[in-house]
Formats: sequence, structure tokens, C-alpha cells
Amino acid sequence: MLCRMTGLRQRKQQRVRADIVRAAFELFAERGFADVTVADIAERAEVGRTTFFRYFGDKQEVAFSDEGLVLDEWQTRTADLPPVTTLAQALAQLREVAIDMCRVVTEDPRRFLVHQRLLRANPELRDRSHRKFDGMCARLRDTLLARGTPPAVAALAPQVAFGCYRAAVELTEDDPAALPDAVAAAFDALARP
Amino acid sequence: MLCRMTGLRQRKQQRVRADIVRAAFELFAERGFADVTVADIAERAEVGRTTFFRYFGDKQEVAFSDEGLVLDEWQTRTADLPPVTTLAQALAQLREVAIDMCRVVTEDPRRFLVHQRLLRANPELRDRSHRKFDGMCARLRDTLLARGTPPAVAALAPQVAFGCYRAAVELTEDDPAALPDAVAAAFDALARP
DNA sequence: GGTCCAAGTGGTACCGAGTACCACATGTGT
DNA sequence: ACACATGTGGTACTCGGTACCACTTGGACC
Repeated sequence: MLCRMTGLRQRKQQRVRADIVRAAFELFAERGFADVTVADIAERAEVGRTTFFRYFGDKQEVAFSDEGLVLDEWQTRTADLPPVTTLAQALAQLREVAIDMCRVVTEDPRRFLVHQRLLRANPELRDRSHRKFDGMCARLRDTLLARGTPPAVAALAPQVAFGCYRAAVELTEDDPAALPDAVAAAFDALARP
Repeated sequence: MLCRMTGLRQRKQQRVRADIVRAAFELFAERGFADVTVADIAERAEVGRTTFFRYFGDKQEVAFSDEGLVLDEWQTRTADLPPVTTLAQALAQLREVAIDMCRVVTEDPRRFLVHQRLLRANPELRDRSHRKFDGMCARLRDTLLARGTPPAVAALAPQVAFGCYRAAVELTEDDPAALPDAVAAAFDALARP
């Protein structure tokens, strides 16, 4: 009962997961998101339809397969920041975190662009993206609260920070390399009105 | 071929629509959103399931039946604002619009609370809410752009404004009357960091 | 009034997402 | 080698949503 990470089972699972993700993105690239069924993905990945749903809660989730990594980064980068009490301080902190996160997200520019294209074309995926941001927002607010930040600041800072991020994504459209600077500019514009 | 608004047909349609909304909210109050099927709603409203989908694009939409009015208000209140060029100016304008919109939205506090409760309990409805905000954000950005506002400001101001609104909603939780002041406070906190 | 057309209605049949259940196979510890 | 746990994929189901259908009804015109 050692449950080692290196077991054959674990490796097989990772392979199946990777196969599903690869198959899905191939099909999305070919026919878009809406015109691909879960059965299609499962078939190309050579697994049962049932198995797909064992790895991904729903069809949207496979398009956010990197989400886990991003969330982990977010978690670690926000967990041990020094306490702040004013909105200006909070935004100054989040500015740096947001810039770093941009670099993480755009590490693979091709992947980032595919993802953005999918988001632009599919409202259901935008929904999912918003849901993700919502979760990150809520967690960040709780982190701030736990560090003694006043409730008004703890609620406002994350929402504003994500507003800056979203605006920067809108502005840079198809140029991931420009994203960090755009985010920085958004925070700066806000800090000196 | 006069197509008058007062025709029997129009009145019947309005009645059917109202019946569906009433039936839906009754059932949502009884069993929540997820445990109510469209067939249930149609049955209680005494219409066919097909008819439901003729009035509402999907199950979520019936929970946002007021959306149209709010969007119209939003449209008229943002359409003819004087042009601005700086972020501070844009946010100052949006502060007033947002406060007014709060009053519109909370005009019927009971309804507002029911709606908020549904949103809190159902991720799918939060998705829908975000989608609505997204649309308003995009339209506002386009309006600002059309009025000659610089792109960076036009993209950032709406996102930040909605961030203030969302933070205010979070903070006031179950007290609609406090919403306008909370929104004002959020904008003020941002204007003087 | 009667007639005709447009528009609304509801039924049937269908598709795809997602779930529950079950027999089967495969990795793993002993 | 054995037994158990775990993953697999198939079947059957529910529900959201769409397409198409025949049927009814309101409204315009005579």
C-alpha cells in the first residue's frame, strides 16, 4: 500500500489524460468547440466516453486543462505576501503578482493564443473562464481578510486587479508578449489618476 | 396589417410570458434552480415545453427575465454622456451611472434578494450573470471608443467600474438599501488611494 | 358575418451533455 | 500465484435544447 507516484497505473493515467487533452485540442482546432462532441474526443483519444468524464467533469474543463497549474502558481504567489491595510498597498502588491502571472500564462504563447481564440468564439468557455476568475477572486479576498486587511479593501482590490488583467487582455488581443506591460500600465493608470 | 401593441395576440403573449416567469420563480423558491426541470416549469405554467423555449432561449434566461429592462436603462444612461479622455474622468462619470443603476436594480428589494440568493447557490446562474456584465462592459467600451476616449481608458474603465459594483454587492450581501452607498464608497476609494 | 393568411402553439422525434450502474480487466501488495 | 483495489468501457437513463410537424387562433380585408 505504498501508493508511489511512479507506479505503472499513475503513468497510464497521465497518458490517458494527455491523450484526451491532445485529441480535444486537435478537434477544437479542426472544427471549433461547439461542433466537437465528447464522443468525438473520446473516440480520437481511444478511450470510452465514460472515461472522458472520469478525467474531466465536463466538456469545458478539458479546454482548461492547464488551470490547475495556474491556480497553484496563483495560490503560492498570493499566500505569503506581507499584510496590507490600504487599497493602494493592496493594488501595488497585486500589480507585481499579476505581472508574474501573465508571464506564467503566456509561457507557451501558441497555447495561450489558441486558448484566447477559443474563449473569443465560445460564450460557454468565457463563462468557464469567468467562473475561474471568480474563484481566484474569492480566494484572494479570503487571504487578504485572513491577513487583517479591512473587508472593503479585501473585496475591492481583487475585483479591480482582475479588471486590470481583463482590460489588458482585451487591449493586447493577439500579442501575448505585450500582456505583462499592458497589465502594468493598467495598474499604473489606476494608481495615478 | 397595423400590428398594434394592444392586440389580443400581444396581450396573450405577455400573459404566457408572465405565467412562465411566475411558475419558474415559484418552483425555484420551492426546490432551487437545479432541481427544477423545464418540463416542470412548462407544466405549472400550463404551456408546452416547446413554448417555454420560444419565450426563453434557455433555462437560465427565465431567471434573468428583468434583464431587458436593466439593459435598456444602462443603454440610455451611458449613451449620451459627455466625452472624456482620462481614466479619472471616465470613472467619475461611471460612478454616477453605477449608483443610479443600483437604485434601478434594487427598486424591488425582495426580488433583488431572491435573485442574489439564486446567484449565490447556482454557478450556472453566476455564469449567466457574468456573461451579462461582459456584454455591458463591451458595449460601454465601444460607446467610449466612439466618443473618442483613448482605447486604454475605454477598455479599463468599464472593467474597473464593474469591479467596484461586484465588490459592493459582495460587501452588502443581504442589504440592497446599502448598495448605492457601497458602490459610491468603492469608486471613492479608488479615486483617492 | 365569412375567408384567408400570418403567427403562435404543442406534440414528436431527435441530438448531445452528463450520471448511475455494472461486468470486466489490469496493476499492486502479500 | 493469489486477492484486492482501482480503473475501464458499455448500457441505459435524465434533461437541456433544436427541428419539424400539423393544428389552432387572432387579425385584416371583403
